[in-house]
Amino acid sequence: MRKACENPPKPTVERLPIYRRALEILLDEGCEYTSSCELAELAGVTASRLRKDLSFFGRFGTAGMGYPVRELLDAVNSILGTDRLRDVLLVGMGNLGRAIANHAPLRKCGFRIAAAVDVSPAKVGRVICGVRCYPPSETARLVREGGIEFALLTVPPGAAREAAERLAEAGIKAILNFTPVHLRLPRSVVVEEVDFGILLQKVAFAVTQGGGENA
Amino acid sequence: MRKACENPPKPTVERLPIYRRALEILLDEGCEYTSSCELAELAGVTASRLRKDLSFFGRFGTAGMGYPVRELLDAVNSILGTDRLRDVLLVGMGNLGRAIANHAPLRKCGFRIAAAVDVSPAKVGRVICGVRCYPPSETARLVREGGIEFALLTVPPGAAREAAERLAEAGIKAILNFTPVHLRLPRSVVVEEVDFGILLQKVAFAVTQGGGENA
DNA sequence: CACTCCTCGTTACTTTTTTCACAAGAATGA
DNA sequence: TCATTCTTGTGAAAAAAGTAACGAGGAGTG
Ligand SMILES: NC(=O)c1ccc[n+]([C@@H]2O[C@H](COP(=O)([O-])OP(=O)(O)OC[C@H]3O[C@@H](n4cnc5c(N)ncnc54)[C@H](O)[C@@H]3O)[C@@H](O)[C@H]2O)c1
Ligand SMILES: NC(=O)c1ccc[n+]([C@@H]2O[C@H](COP(=O)([O-])OP(=O)(O)OC[C@H]3O[C@@H](n4cnc5c(N)ncnc54)[C@H](O)[C@@H]3O)[C@@H](O)[C@H]2O)c1
Repeated sequence: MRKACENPPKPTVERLPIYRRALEILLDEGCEYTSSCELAELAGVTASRLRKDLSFFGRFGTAGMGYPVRELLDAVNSILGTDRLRDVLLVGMGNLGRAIANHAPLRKCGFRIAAAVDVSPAKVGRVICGVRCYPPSETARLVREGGIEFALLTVPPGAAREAAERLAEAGIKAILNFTPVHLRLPRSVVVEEVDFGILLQKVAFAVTQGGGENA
Repeated sequence: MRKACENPPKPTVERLPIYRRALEILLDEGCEYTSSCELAELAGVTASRLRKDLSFFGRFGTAGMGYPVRELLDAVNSILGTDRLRDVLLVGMGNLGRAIANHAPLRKCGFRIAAAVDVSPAKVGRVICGVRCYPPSETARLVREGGIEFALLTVPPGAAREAAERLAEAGIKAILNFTPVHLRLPRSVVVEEVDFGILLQKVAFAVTQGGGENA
């Protein structure tokens, strides 16, 4: 049922996790079938956009009936690569790092904090928030032996570049960068920036200029 | 020097905070003038895109010379509305809320956690991470008397909708929503979703499918 | 002052993304 | 069986965004 996957637009891919969340809500409610209208409403997009998004990856519905929730969810998981639990390396067990380590629902998204790395001797060797801390020198070994592909970077800004380069050398595939530092890494490493300050500025513009347009 | 501001594309607005960050780096280094090339390099975009983005808001450079760093930074701040410190209400002083309250650099972005709201009797009335906690019933008063326009929503998912509605009623202008719950609020409230799980899924796709295309 | 060099701002063009509308397909009920 | 009623998937048109190229206009130089 999966297409050869020509080249899905980037925005389409970014919406898949949102559809996934909506599908899980429907599944929890016991719905077996849903329509593009209902699902789109839940996801906050138009029905036609939803249908087109899905159509990039295959044909999942039956005309007149809609989409089988369970099957569609499985398909989306398969597309996103969240059909199995992925191990994640937490780099920097500080305030933000601990909050994330404590954050159970991440597992529902298909991810598990497998280990943490920190420079602080007070943390190395201990298990904090259920996650064992290792020294940065162990990074490469952890990544290799654990088959870890994803990292969350939550170190102080000054240590960000160095830590990121260590991750890249260790062979990590993707980094969620919470530091306000623009990382310059080889193209082979996917970097996603998460900067609360930037997001606040974005809404600040919407509030002051836009008057009331939604994001 | 500011244009009548026709209608800047959404992506343009989203890049302004990135330019802002780059300009601050240049300012720290003591640069008085910069070029579109240099600034674009720092921001990770093309020079032509940077020039076009700025052109939506006015003319800030002089041909042959480049842009005066200080002036351009002031202009960007003025556009974003970050030319003065904005007060922010923290809703939910849990793990994530405390990490954010501790996060000093937010102030450099133009925001200050002015107060917090939490249901827990153990927290109400206390000052946690330098922020005073109030009961949710005080929300409207805090917003009104403090002139607060922005809120960070970091309550458990089950409490998200109720808390968000309370904020909307209190007259908050924008909400940064850290909960994995899709809020349905009046258009007058700007909502920006911040969901680590969704971001991880996005990079998961890039890693598994894209093979190595950058975000 | 004339000449050259450099960099911005803008326009024309290309690519990407969204929207719209409709034909084809499947279930339901008479 | 056949018509009716949904709802999908898709192709074409429209809108949005990104790219590249160029002309205008200062700054520096001799
Ligand atoms: N706290 C927030 O809410 C928040 C919000 C947005 C961004 N950030 C960013 O996230 C990062 C972390 O914030 P925080 O509040 O958790 O800081 P923090 O100081 O509490 O934690 C940083 C941790 O990283 C460790 N560390 C330092 N150098 C390291 C290295 N080279 N390798 C591994 N570990 C190292 C430290 O020992 C410490 O445990 C900062 O860059 C901050 O700007 C934080
Ligand atoms: N911890 C993370 O890293 C992380 C990451 C992504 C998203 N989130 C989301 O952020 C939210 C908070 O996460 P957390 O780990 O800080 O949870 P938490 O349980 O540690 O904190 C929640 C806080 O909200 C308070 N609260 C509950 N109901 C409230 C109400 N109606 N009004 C005001 N305050 C109320 C609680 O007393 C508690 O202090 C959750 O929705 C979670 O899914 C957390």
